Amino acid sequence: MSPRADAVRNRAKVLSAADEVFVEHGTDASTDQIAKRAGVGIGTVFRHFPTKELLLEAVFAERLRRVGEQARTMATRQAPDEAFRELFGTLVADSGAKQALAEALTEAGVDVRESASPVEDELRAALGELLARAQQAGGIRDDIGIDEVIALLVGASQAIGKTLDVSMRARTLNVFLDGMRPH
Amino acid sequence: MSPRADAVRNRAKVLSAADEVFVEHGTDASTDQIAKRAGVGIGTVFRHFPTKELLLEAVFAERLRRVGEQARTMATRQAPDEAFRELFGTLVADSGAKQALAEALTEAGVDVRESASPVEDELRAALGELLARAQQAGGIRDDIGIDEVIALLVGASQAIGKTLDVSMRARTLNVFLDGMRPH
DNA sequence: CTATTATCGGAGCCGTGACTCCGCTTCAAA
DNA sequence: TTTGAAGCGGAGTCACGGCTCCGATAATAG
Repeated sequence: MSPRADAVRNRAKVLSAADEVFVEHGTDASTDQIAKRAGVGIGTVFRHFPTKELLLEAVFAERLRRVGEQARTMATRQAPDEAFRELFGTLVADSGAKQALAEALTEAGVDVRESASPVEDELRAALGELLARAQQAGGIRDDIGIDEVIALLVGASQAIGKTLDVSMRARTLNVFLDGMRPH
Repeated sequence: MSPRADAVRNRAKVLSAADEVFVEHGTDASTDQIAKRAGVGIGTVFRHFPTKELLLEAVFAERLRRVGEQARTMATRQAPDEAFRELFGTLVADSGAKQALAEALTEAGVDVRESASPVEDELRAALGELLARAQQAGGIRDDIGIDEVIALLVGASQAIGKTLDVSMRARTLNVFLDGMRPH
């Protein structure tokens, strides 16, 4: 017996509402707000995600999934070096202002421990492949690995997140991109 | 009529206790904890810092003051380029694990608005001078300014903050230092 | 169409944490 | 030393947020 249709719909509504609210008000936003935004009762939120932490995890997982997907897509469409740099820039630009992805990525970076979730594994795999190819093509220095790249993504998002001036963003981003070049 | 001696002493105890507790448990730590750590009653904490936010600001200001001081000291003792790079590395290393300075610096960076506090002005001045000299000596690229440097400090602290492996830290830091080189 | 049962909504419980209040203590001016 | 008042401590107040509970609702099997 498959789950009821409305349950599936509500779960999705809650998930995307949570993402939005967390972006706008930080992860301290109340569950009430999320329920309101999703147009459901609090009870519903807690049935699908029994704990606020589980809800957070779900939101993060979804964000990471999208990044992994984006990495895969870009890899197929551009030269390795290009792809890597553009992905880096895009991620930072997108999540910079929002500062939302940074938190999710931090989790992924920290989870070098035992049990990384499947989504994290997939993300690391996709990013790792992109990185390896860029390195083979000579576009990225050899002494950094995925862990360093994730750390740098977090750092760049944080560095650029609060700045409004576009040209300043570009200059700061360039420091990262140049720093990752060989030699 | 100067303030009572015990009042001055307690204020200092609270301030340093708050710094410690915020480092250990994040800025969400309860005021109770801080009072306990300082060995005073809650009432005392609130007399000296009527609001939690004011206490936070005071802690941040103190941190920034120390960084400014450090910048001044290093400037007098080393070649411009050396001084700048070493300061950058030191700040990141110190506050990296703690992730504490990053928050304070974020404030300083964000406060490009109207009223920056005197401490922030002083910090920006000290850092700015160091940067300008390093640039004149040809050690740092010319297209970045103090704002970029502060953003990069925040980013680097964040990037390195959670990593335990020392050599990984070094590799990540190198990306920042190389990225700031001319050309 | 109806019975069954998963799902929904949201009032309310409970713990936590910022902040207040006031009787007691301690400093320092005279 | 005395004494006025500045400072102290911490029990208590209030608001807020996570989470529970259960009567109402509505989706599906038959």
